[in-house]
Amino acid sequence: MELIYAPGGELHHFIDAHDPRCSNWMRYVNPTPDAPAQNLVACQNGLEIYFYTLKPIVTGAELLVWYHHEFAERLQCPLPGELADLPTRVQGSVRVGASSILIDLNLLRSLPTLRFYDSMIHPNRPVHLYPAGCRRAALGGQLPQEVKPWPLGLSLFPSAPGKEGAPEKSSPPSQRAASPRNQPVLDCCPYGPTTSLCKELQRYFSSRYPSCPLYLPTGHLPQPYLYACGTIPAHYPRLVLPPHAAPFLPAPPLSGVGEVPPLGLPSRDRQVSARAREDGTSPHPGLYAAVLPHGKQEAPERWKPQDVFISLQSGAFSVPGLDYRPKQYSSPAGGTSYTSEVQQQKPPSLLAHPLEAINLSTPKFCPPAGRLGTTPVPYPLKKQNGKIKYECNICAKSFGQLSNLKVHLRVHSGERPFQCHICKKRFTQLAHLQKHHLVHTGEKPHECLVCHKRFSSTSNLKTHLRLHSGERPYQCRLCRCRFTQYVHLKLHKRLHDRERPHRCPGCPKAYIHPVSLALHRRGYCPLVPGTAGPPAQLGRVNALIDHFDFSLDAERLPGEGADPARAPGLLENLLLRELETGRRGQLPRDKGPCSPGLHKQLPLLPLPHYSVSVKQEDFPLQPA
DNA sequence: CTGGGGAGGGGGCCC
DNA sequence: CGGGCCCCCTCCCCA
Repeated sequence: MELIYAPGGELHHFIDAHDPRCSNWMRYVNPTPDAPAQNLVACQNGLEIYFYTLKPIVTGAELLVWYHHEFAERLQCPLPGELADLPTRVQGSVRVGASSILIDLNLLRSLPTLRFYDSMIHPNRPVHLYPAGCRRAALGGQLPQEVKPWPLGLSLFPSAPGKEGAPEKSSPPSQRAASPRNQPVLDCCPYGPTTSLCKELQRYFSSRYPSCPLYLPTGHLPQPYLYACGTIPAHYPRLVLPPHAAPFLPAPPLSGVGEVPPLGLPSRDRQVSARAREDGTSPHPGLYAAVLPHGKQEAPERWKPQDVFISLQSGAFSVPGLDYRPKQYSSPAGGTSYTSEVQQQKPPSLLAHPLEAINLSTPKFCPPAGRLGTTPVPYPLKKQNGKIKYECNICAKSFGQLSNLKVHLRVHSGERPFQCHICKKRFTQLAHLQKHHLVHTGEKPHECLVCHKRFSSTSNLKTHLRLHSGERPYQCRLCRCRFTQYVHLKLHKRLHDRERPHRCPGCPKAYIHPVSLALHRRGYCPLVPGTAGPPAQLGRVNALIDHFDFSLDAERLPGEGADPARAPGLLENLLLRELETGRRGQLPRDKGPCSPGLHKQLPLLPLPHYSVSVKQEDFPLQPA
């Protein structure tokens, strides 16, 4: 199980690869303390877990992952030096499951329980230490809300207390390796560093692991990575990726006056890369070059990729569309260089439940809006008319090009990689930012050739041109009024709010369109005996039908000849579409009958696997 | 209430 | 395949 932490250090979600029904190849990765056998190293970058190969992996080889002490603490795995035989048993607050052990911190309040704890450690079986009172959830499935990673804050780093945050003054790795203080250190302790428990723990670990054998881990990771020790926030693994790898890292205090961090390069990581350049060595040749898709200029020629780079970015468990690589581009106006800052946090509504495991399987349809915790493979393929289509597993939309799908996935992930440096607004597409930039410059590149009025966008110019052409493509069915913009028709139709000729015989509901009544009568009239679903759900569906009754979709349907038999499919499409709209956060702005926030509670009905066309057709203008 | 403009967002197509 | 460009749709604001 991999625990993924948000930039703030909170547990963001976890990835449970133990269930073969819903996991990918990650379930074949096993931790091992056996250094020679290790062939992978895991590291968290952004919200992703990456595995780097440490040696060529032949067919049939077992994937054995090495982890750093700090990383072991982060993942709440046993520290590599602490592994011993483990009997499977349950006693007191120690609960032993098939794949992990949970130990209440209360057990650590005395040395006898520490020895008891030792007796239960076993290779390949992570140990989770939880604060007192958190033990209940544990192996049952969901982790307790208040769980913190390694709450004791044990660190077996030989870094001296007080060096944190002062990387420039820390010793070079060679000196560190020879440091006489190569002893376990308790950096902090929730019970206080001077408490007897803390001292006991320190004594215990000093005696139990006197040589701290895996501090410099057998050369698996090159020493430059250890430069960052003490510079990385406590919540972040001290196994550090090269520059740009962790863009959310908070910048440390600048070491010199006037120092300006380079665009797109987290200054903290820059320290690491700077050091690497100074001594002419790469932090890790394979690591460095392999993760430099946007930063090739940072890598000297000799840092060629050597290791296999297994990225889970596009893998089964990654949040689709999230891309933590920094990007740079130039503004169209003035040549200003922008930094495309990377989305650090998804909107709360889109966040997976912090304690909800990401599903590694590839469901065809994921209930949206608040249920995005299970994230599917983003790129399933299917063929339509002989052409390959890339289908979004969240909303089932298909795209002819993968790049289009990737952009589309930002809708679901909430990623907005392009930020305006003036007002800090973020956008999903560069073109949107470029268009937005005109707001600040006042530039209006599009001119009406009739009245020479200028507009910032072609769309608005096109709308404007209707004034000259007399085109009024949006017509009200009830009064035949015509409008140049759909929004005006929509507003106008509210005037007819009381003119709902199609009344439900079973309840007071009435609709403008017969098809809306048909939808309502298909099992959503609360006064009809046998209507399925709880009242709250019926209310939400009926509110959606109200919304539909006012929508252009309803308007497009043939007037009195609407076939009620189409009602179920219409409703399903309607629900799906509303969910999509709600996910984009547009519904709350809608003052229509669909109440704000409604979409957040919607995924109550089984939704079909539809391919939804969002693009609006031209409104079929009825002859006057 | 209507009409017009401004702005944001999604997606298709092409290079 | 990614990025740029363009179009369309939608909503908000205001006169």
